[in-house]
Amino acid sequence: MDAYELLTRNAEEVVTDEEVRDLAEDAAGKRAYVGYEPSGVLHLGHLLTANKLIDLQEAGMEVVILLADVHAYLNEKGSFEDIRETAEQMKAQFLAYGLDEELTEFVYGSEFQLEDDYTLDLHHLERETTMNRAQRAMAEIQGDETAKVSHLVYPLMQTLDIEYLDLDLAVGGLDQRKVHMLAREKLPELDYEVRPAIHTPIVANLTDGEGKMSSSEGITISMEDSTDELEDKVNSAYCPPTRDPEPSEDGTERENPVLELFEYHVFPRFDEIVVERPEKYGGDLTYDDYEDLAADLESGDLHPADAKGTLATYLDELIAPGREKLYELRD
RNA sequence: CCGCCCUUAGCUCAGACUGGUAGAGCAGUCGACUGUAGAUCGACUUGCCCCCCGUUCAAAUCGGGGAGGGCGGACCA
Repeated sequence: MDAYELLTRNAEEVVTDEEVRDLAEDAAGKRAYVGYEPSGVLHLGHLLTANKLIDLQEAGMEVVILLADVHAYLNEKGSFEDIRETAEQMKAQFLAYGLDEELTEFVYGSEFQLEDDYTLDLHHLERETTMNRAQRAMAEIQGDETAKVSHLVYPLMQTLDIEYLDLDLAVGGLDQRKVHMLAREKLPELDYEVRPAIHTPIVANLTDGEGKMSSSEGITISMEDSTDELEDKVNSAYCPPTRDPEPSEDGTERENPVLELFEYHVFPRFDEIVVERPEKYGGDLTYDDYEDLAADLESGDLHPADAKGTLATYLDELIAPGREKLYELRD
């Protein structure tokens, strides 16, 4: 797989394709980042962007993971002590998941976001940005109630992070796109360079295939799930035998979350997927390509129940090292 | 600083005028049916009614005080 393909596979959006092609020309040593508000337990949403980071490392890029403690503080996620503790757990889980330690730099936001230059640039950016614009950038992340001033500062800091971390590429879930667009628009106004962005998809809600899987509601698969819990969760997932489910009664678009998990989490990390199946249902199946599996589900050659059992097995394997690390840290 | 509105189940809210310790929808849980889930049936669960004080035999409900949230006005030095 060439660098461009590694950079863009499974990406929902690439901004812009030309810039990313240029980057892929000479990817080795270039720096990409994702920022996370520290959380004690990684869930599949984190791992989806982590998969992309692994792709980038495979292409020779350096990866910066921003442990966004100041952002977490702005978002009222606890004291700096608590935030740091969960951040350290998060870091350990990422490494256990398979990020290359040599090519991964973990940076706390507070290491540079409280410096004079940064602060002054932040104020500059505040002058250049309307409240309306900042609020819209934050809407996806914030979700809930009335905006506070902290919520407006939040995306502005993300914008500056891209400059101050000396990056060549920003990575994030599609929920970050408005922030990244704001950054692309505003960085030049401060005489800084524009960087391309790559956005990963957001996996649909496991229960009903609608909207997106969220850690705040519905079922979330995370690093702390036991094998049994994981099997139960996958088994309860919405999974019609098609890759393109009908919209729900109220007209909401639906996806097949089981297929999405195969596509975005399983196939990128395994060369070969074996569906273990009793003789009575036709015996084992082997796939090395997502499309083949999806086609078999569609045609009925692969029953959803067998797909789910297989999915649970592989997800468990992906999560196991991080889970062990997490349990170890908690003792 | 002033005024108005809101706070009841996980969520959206009804109940308050006419006191008798609570309801609906959605969500959730469990069965049945499907070799998964969903859909569909069937059953079930859930509450410091924001807090404190008072009136009363009895307060989610009435009175007073307070907290949190929302909206508006004024000031324009």
